[in-house]
Amino acid sequence: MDYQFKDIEQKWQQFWADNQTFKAEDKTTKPKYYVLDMFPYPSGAGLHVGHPLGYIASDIFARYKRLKGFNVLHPMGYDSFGLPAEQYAIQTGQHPAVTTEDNIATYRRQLDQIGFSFDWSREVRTSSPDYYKWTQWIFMQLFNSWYNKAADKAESITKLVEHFEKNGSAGVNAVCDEEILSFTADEWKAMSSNSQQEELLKYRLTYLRESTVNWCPALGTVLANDEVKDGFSERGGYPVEQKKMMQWSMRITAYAERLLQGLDTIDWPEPLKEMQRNWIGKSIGASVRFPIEKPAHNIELNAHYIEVFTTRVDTIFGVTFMVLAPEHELVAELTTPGQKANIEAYIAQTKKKSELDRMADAKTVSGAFTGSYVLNPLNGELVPIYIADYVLAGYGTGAVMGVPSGDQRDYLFAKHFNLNIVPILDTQNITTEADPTKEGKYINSDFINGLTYKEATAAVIAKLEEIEAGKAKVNFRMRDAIFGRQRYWGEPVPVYFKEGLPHLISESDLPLLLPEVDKYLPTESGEPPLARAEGWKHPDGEYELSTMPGWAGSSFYWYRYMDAHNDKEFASKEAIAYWRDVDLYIGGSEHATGHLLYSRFWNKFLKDIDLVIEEEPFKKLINQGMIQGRSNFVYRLIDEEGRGTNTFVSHGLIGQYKTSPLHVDVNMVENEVLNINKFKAWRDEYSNAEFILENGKYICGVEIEKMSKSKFNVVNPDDLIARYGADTLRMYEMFLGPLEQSKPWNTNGIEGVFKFLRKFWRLFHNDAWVFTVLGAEPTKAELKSLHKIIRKVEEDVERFSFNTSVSSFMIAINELTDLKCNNRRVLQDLVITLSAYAPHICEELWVMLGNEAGTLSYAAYPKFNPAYLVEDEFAYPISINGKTKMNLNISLSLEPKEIEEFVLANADVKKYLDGKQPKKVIVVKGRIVNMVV
RNA sequence: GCUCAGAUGGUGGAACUGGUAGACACGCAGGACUUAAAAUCCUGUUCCCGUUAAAGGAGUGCGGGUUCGAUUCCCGCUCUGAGUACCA
Repeated sequence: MDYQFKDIEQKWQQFWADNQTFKAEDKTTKPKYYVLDMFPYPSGAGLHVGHPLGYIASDIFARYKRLKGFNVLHPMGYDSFGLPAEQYAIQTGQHPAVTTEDNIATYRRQLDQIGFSFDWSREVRTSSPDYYKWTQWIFMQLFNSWYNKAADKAESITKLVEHFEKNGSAGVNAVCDEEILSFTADEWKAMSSNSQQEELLKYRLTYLRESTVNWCPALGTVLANDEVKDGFSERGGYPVEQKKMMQWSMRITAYAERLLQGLDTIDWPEPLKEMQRNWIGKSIGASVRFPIEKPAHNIELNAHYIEVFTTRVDTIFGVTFMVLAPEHELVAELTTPGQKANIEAYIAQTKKKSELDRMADAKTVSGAFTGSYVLNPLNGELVPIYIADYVLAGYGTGAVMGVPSGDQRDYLFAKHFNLNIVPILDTQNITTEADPTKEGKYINSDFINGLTYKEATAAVIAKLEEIEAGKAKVNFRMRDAIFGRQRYWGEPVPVYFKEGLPHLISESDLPLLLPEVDKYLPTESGEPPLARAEGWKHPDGEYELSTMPGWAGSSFYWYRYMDAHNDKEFASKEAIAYWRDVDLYIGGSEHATGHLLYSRFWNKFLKDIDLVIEEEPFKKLINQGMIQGRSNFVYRLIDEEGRGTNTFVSHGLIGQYKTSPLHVDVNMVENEVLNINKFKAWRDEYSNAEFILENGKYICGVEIEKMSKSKFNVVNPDDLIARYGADTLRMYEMFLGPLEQSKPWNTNGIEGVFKFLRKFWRLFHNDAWVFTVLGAEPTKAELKSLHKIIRKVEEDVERFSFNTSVSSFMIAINELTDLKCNNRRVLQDLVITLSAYAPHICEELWVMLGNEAGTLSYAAYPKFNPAYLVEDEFAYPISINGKTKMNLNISLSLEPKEIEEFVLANADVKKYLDGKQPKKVIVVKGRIVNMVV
């Protein structure tokens, strides 16, 4: 029979499901291999051809590893909490759980069609209570932990309490809030229980912190940064303001150094590691205290100094002003009566701007003088204090020292406010802009005059430490992560409040179920949707009303797959001891500073409290490239009055007419040729369209854009599978190019892959489509083709070069077709080799070859034998001055000297040399002969 | 601005450690089979000059360098894509 991909694929997909072919074993002597895909958010739009790219690659890898004798864990699930389902619920009233369920069903159907070897018995959904029970449980562990810097790990909060009871706060070296109390053991014991809890909250790894959020009063809701455009809500266009709120936060900064160091131990793409490094943003510098000059308004101040962080402490003698963030806590105190109006106006103006606007508007200089001064701690000079919104409250200390000679931003600021600009290096040229150079010797700089950068930095820090005005300091850009959203469709936080203090619910009450609400909107008073839940109340207090952010559920899910149905633990000790970590993780780079960072953080925490074994969760990571859309256009002719007509001009001719481009559905275009009948049928208005053709065809224009419905460039895998089958789709997606490269989707070449699979099928059949395979001894040529591909696939898969394997398969099949190969031994090995890429057709042929159904997935990958590839001759390229002129067959047993003689004796070579003797002859054995004349 | 990745025929791409540039496939052109189409098969296809063929020349974004030899290594630039930013 001809290649009936539809029947074959359905049959085997059913077989795999019925027989649980890909169920991973938890107890086996085989070595383990864990291949993980980033689980998808099940969106309403379903899958387009870009989504499965990474899944196909990981599936090929997983299947390959099974053939190589590994016990492979290759699971799939859904990151099913998220905003779109909630948005949809707000609009339609449909419960997000229902929407999510529907979407998952669509995803599952689409995934099944592609023939993935997932172990579905381990499926997880982050929105299912038996899953988020463990998300909540891990939150509780974080709440019950603090970071001990001395041990450089997280420890139980009870250990901290023990320390307080014995020694008070002395000797505690923790990552914690800034305003912690100092107390003795007796003072601690004398504290009320509530005061103790209040103090402990400053140490916990998840804690409450006042954070600013984008608050939209009209919508009564908090918005994400990308939902705000120019200070107005994207939805509705209402004004948005910055509002302070108590929010749950995660003390990820405790792990900053370990997150940075860990990057050197994992096999991830360098650009991705670089992104995380930048995000963590370690900078080494110094903190310096500038004493406040007695203020002009003569009020007794609480603060006596302003602390700044700088990476260029060597420039301290160039300081001519100081700038505070408008939100800095000392601003009010420092403002003199004369400057009060100015400062308040400036603060009001800043408040209106979102953080994004403040960053975007980098060009204009703005600020206001407080009227107060600090003293330079090293030379006692008076330094005026300004506020300006280019200084961010959230970074460093929220205050910077202004060195206009060395920093361009400070330079502009100084020019604008007419402040001094003092050069500090003899090489500095500061006539038109700042010069941040570190070369040269210091000038105007007191005791560091004449020193170099390195010497000066060390000298200044030593002096500052001596006079207790500063010290060397490491600063991180990364901030603690906010862990709360004022939304409905997320994990409830397992916390209730009593007398204003948070308490964990009892572990036996987990999961804390997401309650039902009448509407998915905030309440009239601006409380989150959970406030609408009737009767949702803890016996001892009020539940937390915010839910966890999107990244909560995805920060440990790879452990849940190890033991997905365990209701005692998130995964058993044994399961974790066996599977340990993810060997290969495939997904998009868009998660670089979100999911991938938070996951590493939680993993390190779980290791600290001895729940997991590995410091890093994902040993190797591959980013698949984005599949872009490829839009097609028709060109509508514009008449003299500038109105659109119903005539369309082919792309090659648009230079001769006045036209306007129009997106056209890519599914009616093949190889840029428009299917005119489909176009006419597309919409009524085009039913009597006319066309100006070239060579009898209408050629469409092409542009690369994001894949989206509105651009009519979405290609659905279902359509392609219906037309060519899953095996063709799988191979074609790989054939498209290197996995890690972003590329536009283009269906044009898919025929070639389809033809290839048919040709492969034909190898096993005679002209009448009767299965015909002979058991004879394979020929040398057949074995050579076979072993070439065995080696090639092995090499390619190990380095994730799937596109080149597909080419090589084509070459192998072309060769074997030419050899009229129908040898059982050769073809059977070929089936195993190809099965990772095109599993359905291979399963079918495997059974036809007389093997037991379903055993192919666990067959042994053929052993490569180099003996079959040994050549005794090689067609040496003979080149003169690096240009190849001809090829000569020469025995590979000849040594370079003999080759040279043989080549020089050749009549054709003599002709090229034209009687001259080459100056030099380079012979590389098995590669090339080059003559220099 | 900074960081990273990339640029090869009409198209997607190959060339793994410096050694025959353009594998494989699409498209296109021509042909066979066919009443016709589909399917299949064959031939050609980097460009220029020339043309029955041959022979020549140029050629991997641009300019330079190292080398017997560079798509590959080095220096400078242009463009494209991604990430990121008043980070002190």
